Amino acid sequence: MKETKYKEIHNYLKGQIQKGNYQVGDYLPSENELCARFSITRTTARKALDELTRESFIERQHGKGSRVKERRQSLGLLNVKGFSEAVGENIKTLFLKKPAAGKWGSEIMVPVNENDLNSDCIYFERIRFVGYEPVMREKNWFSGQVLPDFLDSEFIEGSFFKTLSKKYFIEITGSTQELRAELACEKNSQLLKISPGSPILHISVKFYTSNPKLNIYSELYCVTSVYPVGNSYFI
Amino acid sequence: MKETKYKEIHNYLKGQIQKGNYQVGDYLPSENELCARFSITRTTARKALDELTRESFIERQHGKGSRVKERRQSLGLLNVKGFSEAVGENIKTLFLKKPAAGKWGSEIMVPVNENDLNSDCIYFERIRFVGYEPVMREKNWFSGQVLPDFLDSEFIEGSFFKTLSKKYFIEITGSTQELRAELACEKNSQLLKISPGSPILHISVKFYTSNPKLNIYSELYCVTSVYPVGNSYFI
DNA sequence: TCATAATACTTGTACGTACAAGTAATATTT
DNA sequence: AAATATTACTTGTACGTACAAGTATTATGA
Repeated sequence: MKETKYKEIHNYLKGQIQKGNYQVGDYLPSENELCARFSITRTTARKALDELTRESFIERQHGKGSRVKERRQSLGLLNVKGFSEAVGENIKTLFLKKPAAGKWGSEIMVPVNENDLNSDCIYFERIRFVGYEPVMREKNWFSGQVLPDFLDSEFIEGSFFKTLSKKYFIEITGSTQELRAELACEKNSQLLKISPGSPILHISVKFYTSNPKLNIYSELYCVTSVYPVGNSYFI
Repeated sequence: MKETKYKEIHNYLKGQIQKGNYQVGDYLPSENELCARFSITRTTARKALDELTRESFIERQHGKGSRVKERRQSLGLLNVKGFSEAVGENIKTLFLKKPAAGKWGSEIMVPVNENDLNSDCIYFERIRFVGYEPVMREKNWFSGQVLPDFLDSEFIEGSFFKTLSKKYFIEITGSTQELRAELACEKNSQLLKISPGSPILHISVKFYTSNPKLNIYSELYCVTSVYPVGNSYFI
């Protein structure tokens, strides 16, 4: 069970960023500094930093250093940081159901892991507003087995993903999605203030995380007439 | 205008793959072979191969070698290889308009580059079927200035992106997308054999390519009731 | 004072070496 | 004949060195 040196450095630095010891915009120690501090060569230091770059925790600047980045690479459709950065600034959130023990919903469209189904489920539901316009209803399910004390406190900066990262050091590592255009049901048309029968974008997401025991299932219902759902991708 | 060595090797190998001199499943020359053939060190050879890995042209296998991969990483929503691999096998395509000189459509929802607007436009339009069910109408626009002889021959293996790669050595490097749920217009309901007023998923895509002068604009109208649009992403 | 040069940092590329570890065919032993 | 050991490859990790090139501050000279 021996870990390689570059992974050790990589994990150390990642942890420091997650704990907030290095904030967005800060520069990590230089390669030479890492060499001295951890008794490694530049090859090893660079490999650790290159890995952080690949995961887009940092960006490297020739002649300057490695700077901590805002980590919002697109995971398919949505940002890992959640809804806020995807649309804009004037975002408000209303909890319809605060996080609490619940049941795995039958409306989950993607296959749910056996393991998840056999463990306790935490559920919460929100509506997102741009200004005073509701634009998305969001239902979320996940297994509570790996998140002790989750129900005891509020979200960090109002963000579920930030809470995962800063409190539990869990990162989103992937997702699968299904997209459907549907007609709004009675409930959704009420909540989203649109006429029944309006078209609605239904997104079913399964998020994978750095903890193999934690997957997050979300069903999103989006009003796209004014704010289309957007996404970018670059190699 | 000096190129680095690892980029030289990287481009050479990429070209060989694109030309088909190395097919999917083939193994590239080993690191030591590259060292001998190009008079470089393993550091440099590895860097070139690592770059190809990052672009997912190859996958490396400890103790075996570097194998050419099927390149179908998701670019946001759709595969770079196009629609075929996204849904399944039983795909048919019907051209409503074969590629020909056309005008930049007013229905393009993403911003079109100034440069593109000022050059000749090639347009083509297709309908995709799963079995005998139409599932997507696809409108495509791009500047013809960088694709000589494009109108003279058919698509390679019926795929636009494969034609770009194999004939012109141009790869997709990114995309931006906008998604909307809409009600099918008269025309779309006819073409897609759904009743007028059915919900439809409207995807507006701008593809960026390895040639800065070539961007591809697509407007996709998808029937998602049976075949939802899917996508996966992993770090 | 202000433009220029020197400097001390940073990361980027490339060299070379050594050994660990995975793979697969061949040779050896039981 | 079958299990085992050897071997010759492969990629992975890590060491060390050298110089190029970008950045920013400090020192110098007109």
